Amino acid sequence: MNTTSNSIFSLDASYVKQFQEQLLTWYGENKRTLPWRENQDPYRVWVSEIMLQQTRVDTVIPYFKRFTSLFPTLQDLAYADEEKVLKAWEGLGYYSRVRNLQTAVKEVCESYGGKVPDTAKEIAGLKGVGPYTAGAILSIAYGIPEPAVDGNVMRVLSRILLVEEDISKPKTRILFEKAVRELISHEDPSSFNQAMMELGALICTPKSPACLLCPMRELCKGFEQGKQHELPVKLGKTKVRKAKMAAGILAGEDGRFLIHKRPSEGLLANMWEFPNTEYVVENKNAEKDALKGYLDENIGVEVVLEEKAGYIEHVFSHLKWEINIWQGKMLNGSVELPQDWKWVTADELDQYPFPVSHQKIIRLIKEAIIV
DNA sequence: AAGTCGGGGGC
DNA sequence: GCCCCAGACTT
Repeated sequence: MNTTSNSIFSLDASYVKQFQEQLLTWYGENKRTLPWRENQDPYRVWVSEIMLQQTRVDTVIPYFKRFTSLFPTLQDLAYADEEKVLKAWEGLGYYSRVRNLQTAVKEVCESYGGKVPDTAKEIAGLKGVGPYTAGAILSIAYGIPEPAVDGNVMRVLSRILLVEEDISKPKTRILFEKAVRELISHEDPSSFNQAMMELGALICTPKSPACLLCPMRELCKGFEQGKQHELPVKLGKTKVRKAKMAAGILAGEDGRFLIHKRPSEGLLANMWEFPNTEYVVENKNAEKDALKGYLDENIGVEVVLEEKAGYIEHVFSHLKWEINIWQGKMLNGSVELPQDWKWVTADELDQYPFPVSHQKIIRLIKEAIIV
């Protein structure tokens, strides 16, 4: 114990030195080859960190390659059409991430001459860049010793340092940032932060940590006390609300389909969808009446819903959609559509960004269940 | 501090 | 089914 230190973790210099050596040696020998590790281009590092928020590495890899191929530089993304940007993000989820990213790279073009800023204050002020992402970019792209505390780091450090605070509480992240400031290598902050996450992904995994393969085993207080399986402590469950939805595959006289662009805020902002509405079960016609009423209110047309074309379930983090899909026709086929409504052919559907829930409806159409 | 915001993979 | 994932934003 270093009683003279004001360290809340009582980490003496010898422990810190061993920690860094064990971790960085292991990382040097075991790090994965990943597309965003090809160079230190701050823009590419930034894109990767946004994509990786709440998203697995294996999921991100193909998206990262395609996205950086479509938008190779920060300027390319800044001046791109938002619809094409959303299309490149289609299926990845949390779509506000990429809308915020585009807002932020525009800000970098206008206020920072197109160069990603390298100070904590400036970079943390960018849209969509929180404490984790700021630290990740500063350390990985610029070699600045800032903590980058994500879920991996909290899991790894909760075990190694035996921290039993609830990691679902925002203030607990601050605690781990203090720990990282004591532990981080000032010679190679980039490798240190990436190594912590790599260890969490490959060895110190959530359910069955591979402690016998772990380079940090002799330094791990959790392993020492046999508590690695009880950590990290994470409380607070989220309940999922169920919503009954009615959606329409509505064909005009020319065989085109009616689609709608969602509003610019909230769930699936600016994504396209088939006309749909939530309904409450009041009687046997409730859902058809709700969908008809929705279309009448929004585009002022009457529709005939002919037959049920399918049922889709789709689960979000906090919401579950139970969607009945109806096939129907417009009674007056040539009305003037409001903004954000369009008639498109089956082939043209591919040009618009749809959430996965509505891609399932496209699949119904293309499998010719609907003809 | 608690809700909102996607989607997929592993068990 | 449940949990987790290189989290941030809003209220």
